[in-house]
Amino acid sequence: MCLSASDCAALEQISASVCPVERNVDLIREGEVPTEAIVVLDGFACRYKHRVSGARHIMAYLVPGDLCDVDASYLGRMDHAIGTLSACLVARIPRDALSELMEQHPSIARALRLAKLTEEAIAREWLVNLGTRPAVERVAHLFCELLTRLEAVGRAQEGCYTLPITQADMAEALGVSNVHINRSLKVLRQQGLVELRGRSLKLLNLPEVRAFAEFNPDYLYPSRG
Amino acid sequence: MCLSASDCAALEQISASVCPVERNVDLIREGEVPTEAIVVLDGFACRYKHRVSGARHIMAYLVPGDLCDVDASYLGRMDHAIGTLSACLVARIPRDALSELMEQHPSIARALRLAKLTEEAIAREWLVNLGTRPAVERVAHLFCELLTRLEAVGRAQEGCYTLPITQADMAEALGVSNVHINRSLKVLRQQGLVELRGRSLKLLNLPEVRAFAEFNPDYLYPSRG
DNA sequence: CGAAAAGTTGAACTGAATCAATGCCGGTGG
DNA sequence: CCACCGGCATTGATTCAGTTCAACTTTTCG
Repeated sequence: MCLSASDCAALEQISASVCPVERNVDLIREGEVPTEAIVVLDGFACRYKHRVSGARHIMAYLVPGDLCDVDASYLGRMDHAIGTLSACLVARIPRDALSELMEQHPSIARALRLAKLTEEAIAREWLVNLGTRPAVERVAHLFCELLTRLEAVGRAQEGCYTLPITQADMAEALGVSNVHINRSLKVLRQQGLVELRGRSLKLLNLPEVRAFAEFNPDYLYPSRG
Repeated sequence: MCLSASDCAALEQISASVCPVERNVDLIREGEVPTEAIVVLDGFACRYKHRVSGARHIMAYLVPGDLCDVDASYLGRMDHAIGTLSACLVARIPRDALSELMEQHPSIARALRLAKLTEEAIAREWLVNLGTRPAVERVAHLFCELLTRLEAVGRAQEGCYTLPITQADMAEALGVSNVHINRSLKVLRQQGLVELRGRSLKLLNLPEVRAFAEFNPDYLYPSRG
């Protein structure tokens, strides 16, 4: 995340293989040794793990502009998988090409390091979300975060964006049952905080939603002093 | 984490200021701009955030050998605080000295990058823990993780180690009430899985405890192919 | 058009929170 | 040396948020 439009363009240019991927397809499986970095250009993907029971937990959403596994060079086997949640447009960048790109474009190198810090900040915020907030607030917080992240890549305006995932996908990220996600959404609608029909989401009163979720976007901008 | 004894020695040598710190003292506050990296040499510290309600959530434990905020150079304000959970021995390393060290000791530079990847892997595992496991299993999983991490720095043998934190501190990391932590510990004791008296913890039957918590230590070794 | 997937709702159940009391030290000062 | 105090651990009783199961509706898509 946090790549400017021009950076994205440079990335798109270099990555030979830009390909569409169906929904619910693994981009990297658990246990594999990644040889390429992956950029999500369109659609939503996620990092996830399976419990032995078969239950899946989503540890991160990857939205357009997100690049993952820049550190592939240091990585051994993946301790988790990456898979699509919707139809996606995905670019794969061989490690060599990526290293070269980072040398030639210091701004990209810096952006990637910042993106990594942002991803860590998001993970920490998700821990707080799971650890301390009731379900309704968790959902609201997620919606606020995604709004900010999608705005940064021009995919949201005026509180509106496309959320191309199912309620079950949200449930697996927020640690509640899909049934309860459904009920939480109902509450958010009834409180007049959000409008969600099909895949299009609108936050009706951003300050109010943010206050409700106790959302502060600062963690999404680690570079700001 | 993941620093060898010799690396630690090199680090201790370079860091001019090694100082003891009391329990419940902030090493870095939220909103500050860090100018030094911090190494925990003894005791437990943590990364945490406060909700406006005053509730604290712990997002990571820092145990002996853990170094944090290596990326201080890219960081603006901290989005969270770091504080001690027990009396600690702490070293502070100015950024300049750290950069120099990393240039002179490539093995340390590599170790630090790996340590960072490990910290991310731990955060992901904690997300799974909070998102999918009931309280008793969360506690067991945490105990397994700490055992592995402490063994790596010679602070645990045969399933035994010192856990210098309160039940409330565990509660704040695991997203359950302190009362329920207490009851979960009781269950673990009754099942003959752990022995916990005062601050000394023993995992009685490691394979069994690991199976119970569905703990797989692989995520703590990102370097292993 | 029909089937499958996703969303919605109700009812019963349960893990965990909360509140409140009590017990257990370890330290400190008279 | 003992009494007291404060922080931590333990336990019971009650309440509640969230799960589970199951039915049913709506949407999506071949």
